[in-house]
Amino acid sequence: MVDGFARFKDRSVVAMRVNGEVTDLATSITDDDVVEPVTIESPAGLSILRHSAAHVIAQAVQRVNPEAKLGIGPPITDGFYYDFDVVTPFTPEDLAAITKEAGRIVQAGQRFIRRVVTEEQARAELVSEPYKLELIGLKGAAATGDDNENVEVGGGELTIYDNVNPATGEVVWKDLCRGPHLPNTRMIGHGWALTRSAAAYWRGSEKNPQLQRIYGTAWPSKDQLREYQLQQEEAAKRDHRRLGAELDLFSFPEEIGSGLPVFHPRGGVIKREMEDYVRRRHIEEGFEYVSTPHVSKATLFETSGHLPYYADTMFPPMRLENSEYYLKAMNCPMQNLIFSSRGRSYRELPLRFFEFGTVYRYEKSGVVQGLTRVRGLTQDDSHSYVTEEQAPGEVEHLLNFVLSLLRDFGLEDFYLELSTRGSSDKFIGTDREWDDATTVLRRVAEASGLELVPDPGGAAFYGPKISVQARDAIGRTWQMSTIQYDFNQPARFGLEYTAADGSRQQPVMIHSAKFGSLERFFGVLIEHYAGAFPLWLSPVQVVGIPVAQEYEPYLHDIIDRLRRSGVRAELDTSDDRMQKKIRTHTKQKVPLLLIAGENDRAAGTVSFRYRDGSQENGVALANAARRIQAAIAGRLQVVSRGDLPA
RNA sequence: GCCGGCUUGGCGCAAUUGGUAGCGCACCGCUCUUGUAAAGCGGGGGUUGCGGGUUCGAGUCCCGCAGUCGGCUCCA
Repeated sequence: MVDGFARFKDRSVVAMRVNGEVTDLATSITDDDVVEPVTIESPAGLSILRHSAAHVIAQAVQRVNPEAKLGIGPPITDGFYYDFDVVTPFTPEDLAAITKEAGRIVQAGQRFIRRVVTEEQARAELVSEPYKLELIGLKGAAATGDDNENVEVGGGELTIYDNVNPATGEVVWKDLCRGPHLPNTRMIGHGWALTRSAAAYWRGSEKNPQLQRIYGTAWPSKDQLREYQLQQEEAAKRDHRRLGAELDLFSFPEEIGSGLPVFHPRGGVIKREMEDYVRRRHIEEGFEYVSTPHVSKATLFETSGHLPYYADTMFPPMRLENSEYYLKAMNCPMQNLIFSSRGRSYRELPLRFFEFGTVYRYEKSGVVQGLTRVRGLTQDDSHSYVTEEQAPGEVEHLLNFVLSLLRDFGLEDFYLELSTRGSSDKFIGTDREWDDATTVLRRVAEASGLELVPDPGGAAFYGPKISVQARDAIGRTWQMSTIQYDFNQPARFGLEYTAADGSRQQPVMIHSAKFGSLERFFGVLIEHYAGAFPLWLSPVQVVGIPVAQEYEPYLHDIIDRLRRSGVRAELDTSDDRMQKKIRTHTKQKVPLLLIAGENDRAAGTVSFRYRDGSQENGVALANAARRIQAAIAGRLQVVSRGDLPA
C-alpha cells in the first residue's frame, strides 16, 4: 500500500484522480487503481487550492473572532468565499487583521488531514456550529442542496478535515468538509488576497438570515495573482459608468430617478447610429417597422398573461376614468394587436413586426446598475408570426440575423443558451407544446455549430428561448439576444390567419430581441471598445488641429468638406497650443486627428494622427476625405496607422 | 427588497481630537502660440446629497430619507 506522496514526486501535483475520483494525495492506493496526477495549474487543482484557501480564511476569522459561526466556503471562478455568522459585519480593519492571521497560517504549513466520521461524531464535534449541523441534517434528507453545499457534505460519507500543526501534531482547527485539500497550507503561498466582503443569505434564500461573506482570490504563484489583479484593473478602466462620464455620453440625474438614464449629445450620436443601422438591417431582413405606446390598460396584460406573473416588477398602475393603466414592461401584447387589427392570410406569413419599444420595469433598488440594469429601457423587439411549419426556418433565420448583426458591431465570439421549462407552476401550456417548441429551438441551436449550454427552468412563462451570449474584448460574457418560441400568446389573443383551404389557423409567434436592450448593449460596447469606438460609431470622427492659428482657414476647408459629406468633423479653434489640443482629443478617444501647418498647406496635404499616437504625414486632401468616408462606410475600427486603408 | 461602504464646486480628491471649506483638471478672461499627449497670468464657481437632532459651534457625532458602489435575492 502506497499513497500519492509516494507515487508523485513532482511538487506541483497537489491531488490525484483515483479511478476518476479526485482525492487527497494521502489516500492509499493499490496497483489495481487507475491513478492520475492533479497539478495545481489544472482546473481541479485550482479549485482545490482555492477551497483550501477558504479554509485558511475561516480559521483566521475564528482566531480573530472566536464567536464567528461557519457557513460554507466553496471555490468559485478565480477564487473562493466563506460565509460567517458574526454579530457585526467585517470592516476593512477586520479584513486586514484576517489577512495577517491567514498569512501566519499559510506560513505555518499546517497539514490538511481527512477523517471519516459518523453522523453522531460530527454532531458532537460541531456542536457549536449551527450551520454545519443544519448541513449534516440535510444530508440525511433528500439531496436537495446545491453544488456549493455539496462541498461540505457531498459524497457518500461525512468527513472532517483537521488542520494539524506539523511540528507538534496538534489539531489547531477543523471543518466539516468533503475535500479534497492541498497537502499543507504552505502551498497556498503568496498568490492569494482577500478581495471584498458582503452579506449573503444563508443557503441562498432571502427567507434565511444573512451571513457575512468574505471573497478572496488564489493562484499558484504571485505572478498569476498579479496578472489577475491587473486584469481587474483593466476591467475597472473600461467600466462604462466611468467612461460614460469621462466621454460625456450619458448620466443618471438623481432628479429623474434611479435607473433612468439621459443620453448627452455624444451618447445620443452613438445611440442614433445603432438604431439607424439596426432599423435598416431589420427592414432588409423582411421586418416591418411599427410603433406602439408606452402605457396601456391593465386588461391588455391580463389577456397576455403577464400581469399575474410580473405585476410586482411593473410600475404600479395609474387609475383614471374607471380604468387601470400600466407603463408597459413588454411590447409583444401591443404588436399582437397590430396583427389582429385585420384579417390575415397565410400568404402574409411570415409576418414580421419590429420596433424600438421603450419599456419600464420596476427593478428592485439594490439591483439597478449603470446601463446594464435600468428601469427604463429600449428593446429592439421583433415578433415573427408564422405557421407551425415555418417556425424552424424562421428561428434559423432569426439566429443567423442576430449573429450577423452582433458581428457588425464587432462582437465575434458567441455561445448559445437553451432555456427550457422548469418544474414550477409559472409555466403555462401543455407538455407537448413545450416539447415541440423546445425541439425546434434545440435543432436550430445545434445546427449553428455554436457551443450550446442548457439552462433548465430559465424559460419565460410562455415558452422556451435561445439566448446568445457574447464574449467581449477582455473575455467577459454578456447575455445579448433572445429568441423565444411562443405558442401561448397567439392563443390568448385569439390570433388567427386564413389558411389556403379557407380554414382559420393559429400562428406561432417568435419573439426576438437582438441587443436585448439598447442601453445594455451600449454599455457592453463601451466596455468592449474601452470607449474607443469604430469610426462609424464615434461621436466625433475627425478633429482638425492647426499647428498655429494661421492655418485655421486652411483646415477649415477640409473639415467643412467632410462635414458636408456627413462626417462628424470639428475644427479645434480654441486658443490652446497644438500639443494641448492633441492631448484633449486623444483623451476623448477621437479616432482621427487632422493636423496641418506650413508644410501641409504648401503641399495641399494634411497629416493624420491616430489614437495610438502613430502618424501619417502629407496625405493629399482629396485622398484624405475619400479614405475617411470609405472607412466610415466600412464600419472599420481605426486605432493605428495602417487601419485606414489607402 | 436585504447587509455593508460611500456622497465635499462639472470631474477627481483634501480638510489635525467637532472650531466655521482647500487643491488639480475643466470653465471664463487676458497675454502667448509653426509640427504630434498639459504655455503663462488672472478670475468665477460649494448654504459639504436632502431633512431632522446633539453642541456655544457639525463637512466631521446621532437618526431618517435619497442616490451610488460591492455582494445576496431577483432579472419577461
